[in-house]
Amino acid sequence: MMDYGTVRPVGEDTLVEGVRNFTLGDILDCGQCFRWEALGGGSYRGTALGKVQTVTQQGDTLVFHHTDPEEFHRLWKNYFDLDRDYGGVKALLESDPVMAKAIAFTPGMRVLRQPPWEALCSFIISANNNILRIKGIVERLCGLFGEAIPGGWVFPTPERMAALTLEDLAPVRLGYRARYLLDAARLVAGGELLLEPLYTLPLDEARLELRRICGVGVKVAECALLYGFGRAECVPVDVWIARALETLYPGGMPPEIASVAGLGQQYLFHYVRNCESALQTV
DNA sequence: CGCCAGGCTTCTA
DNA sequence: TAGAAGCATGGC
Repeated sequence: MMDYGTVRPVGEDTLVEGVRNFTLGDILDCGQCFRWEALGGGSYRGTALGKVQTVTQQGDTLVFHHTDPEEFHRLWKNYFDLDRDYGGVKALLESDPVMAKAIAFTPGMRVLRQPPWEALCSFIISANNNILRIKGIVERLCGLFGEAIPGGWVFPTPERMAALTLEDLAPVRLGYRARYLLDAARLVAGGELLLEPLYTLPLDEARLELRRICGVGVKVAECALLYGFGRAECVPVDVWIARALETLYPGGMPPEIASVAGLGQQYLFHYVRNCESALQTV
């Protein structure tokens, strides 16, 4: 079971029809990724996986512009987690009444499968920062140090970043987070911290590995694992989720939903940030 | 101007 | 081990 149907080329584009549990705007504007912008009319342009990509949602159809079906299957299917059956995920989460409300508010939310290194860095940058400024920092980082591609720049590699100094990074305006990024880059580029095993390592070991980086605490490690390594059990607790846990889950989240609690967290995050009454009504 | 932002490290008791 | 201070930057 997957969340898309027919994939077919139309002119230079690829149409993905029969898409379910998918609202492009909610997915790209919910604080999980920082390199997409709305173009209007249901279209978004972003840089990911080595490409500058434009996507448009028209009802249950996605249009991947200037993309052939092979590339959709190779890159974007996985990025948008379209092989996951969110109907099943939501059915499990909805056994909990709080989740049922959050899901009703954004039924098309999904958690992207982003490249690990970029996700890790993005959430190191996110510490005590706001989403608008995170986006600006990431764009400057890519523009200054990422490899140029048609229409933009990719996220810089660990090797490139490991070769930088704090002075080099000054124009990025990272603040005190600059040295955190350099620490991460040097550990990863030097082979002291291996990212690949974090896809499958027992969670507690994966968390400890990431926290070897200066600048990676409990929350950032959880973000990296959820957004960068597809670890759906991981629940990043920022100030919003902390508030939600306090008022909506005084006894903690139900253990029955633990296997997809991180996905539930994404519905909840969007819900409490965008629905006025979310934290007031029970 | 003060407050806050998808927190973290470091210092102190 | 727990709690508070300090931290760069920029929008409101």
